[in-house]
Amino acid sequence: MSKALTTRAEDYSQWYNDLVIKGGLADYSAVRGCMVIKPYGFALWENMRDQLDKMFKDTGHVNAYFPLFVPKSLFEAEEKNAEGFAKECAIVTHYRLKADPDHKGKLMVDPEAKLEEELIVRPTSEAIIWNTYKGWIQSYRDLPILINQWANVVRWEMRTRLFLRTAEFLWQEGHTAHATREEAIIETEKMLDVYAEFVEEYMAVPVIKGIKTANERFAGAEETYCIEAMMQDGKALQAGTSHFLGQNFAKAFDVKFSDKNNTLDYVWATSWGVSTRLIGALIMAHSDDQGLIMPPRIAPVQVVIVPVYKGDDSKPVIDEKANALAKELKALGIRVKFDDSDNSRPGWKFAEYELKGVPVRIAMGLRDIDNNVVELARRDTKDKQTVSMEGLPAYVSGLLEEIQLNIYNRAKAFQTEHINTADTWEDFIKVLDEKGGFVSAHWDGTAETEEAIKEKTKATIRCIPLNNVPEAGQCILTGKPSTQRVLFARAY
RNA sequence: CGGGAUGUAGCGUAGCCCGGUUAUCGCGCCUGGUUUGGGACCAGGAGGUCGCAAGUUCGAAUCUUGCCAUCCCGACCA
Repeated sequence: MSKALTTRAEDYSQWYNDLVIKGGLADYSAVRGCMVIKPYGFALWENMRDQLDKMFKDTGHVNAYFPLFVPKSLFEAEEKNAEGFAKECAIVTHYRLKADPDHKGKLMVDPEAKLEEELIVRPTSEAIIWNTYKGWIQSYRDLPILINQWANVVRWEMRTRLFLRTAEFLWQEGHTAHATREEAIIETEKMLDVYAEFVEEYMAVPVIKGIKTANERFAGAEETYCIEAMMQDGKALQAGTSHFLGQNFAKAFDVKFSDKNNTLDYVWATSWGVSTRLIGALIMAHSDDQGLIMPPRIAPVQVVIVPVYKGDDSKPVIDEKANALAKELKALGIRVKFDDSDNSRPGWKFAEYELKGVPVRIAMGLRDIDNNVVELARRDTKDKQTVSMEGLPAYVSGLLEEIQLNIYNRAKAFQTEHINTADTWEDFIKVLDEKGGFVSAHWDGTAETEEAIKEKTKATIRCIPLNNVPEAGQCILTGKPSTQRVLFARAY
């Protein structure tokens, strides 16, 4: 059967690809570096998006939409930001095709239709947004502006991987404007908390909140906050970022406001985003060699009912019971699918829904109906149990929560196991190579040392944890004094 | 962008080194039947620009050149 999965031990990368493709989340496309998100994968994204959107609205944000294209002159206005993205920009230079006189039936770019000014396909929207905000902000009364947009962006990556790094991806980007530095910093931290809450509570992936070093900071930001997650192969993955932009963009786009004393000052800014990359994090944090494992709270299908029948006459009996059960589950807000298709047999369906990571499977046959029970299997532990149909919906509802908690705890235990300290260079290498994961170690605070460590070990500083306790020590590489530990890891 | 690998039906593949009738097999698909508690079985059937383009040759899936795409490893990145 072509559905056979590569195991994690065999080839971790291939295992990941197999899950994405065979689990029906996405497909390769005819466009280099771009993927098709299939209905099952998009349903997952929709659930994530809807929850995040609710959390954004609950914290006072509103949605808007800005153009895909950014005129080059606007794009380059904030120099650091422009420089940071310059190497991965797609550029529109023409606006028309015409029939190619030398090749019948083919088209060519019409050289007459060159744009006066090139358009950059947004790799992020700060430029077009701050150019717009300039027209919206005159007074402190116009502040704050708390806008989010759901959009696609393009970053022309050299090497792409399904969900983790594609040339085009979906994300949300929040762009806020504030009257004071303090307020902007509070916003930056608030949104980091929103991300952490979402990823931990809904995706069941534990994260470390921290700030980035200068090397890893978003180009154009004063401070970049991040949440870092741990994958099963011990590599770190940045799951979300929130930037305190200071007055950099306000200065670049000349966005000033009058305060209560009628003094003019530049506006303070933040931006924050998470992307479809989170789906990659979800897959690599939870799944196993049998397939995906979806956290119930965002699973496209939470419960699947598989009928097991003998002969045509038993089918209507089972259908009736199953439909009734599905209705009861739906009434509790549970996303349930009754797979009554006659195309495949129960065993095939069992394997298929395991591959797709459906948290709970209910098998129902005549034997069960006679005894007023069902067979209930949970994806996270593979446990099977026979449960009475009496009070089943409430039981299932509780079980979904239990599964959610269990996979979080499992991931949390893994994360804890994979945060180790190192106090000498030898130790550092050893932990990195043998255990993987985060290595908590002292660092002298210089970009040169960070760079040198990266070159020697491939490990980068993922973050300086927000909850760090000050501790005097010596840099792992240079031996120079250090005031706190930072987290190193090899990362995606 | 460098290194490696791959490209033959929806998927996985044989054939390629050593050119030669109608391109192999399995899964899947279609039709009919028997089945259904962990990826069912029988019978019949459909499905192919052999990644694309040039070239060599009487003849190319097979040899040559160029191009394209994907994966893996690196450099770069959410």
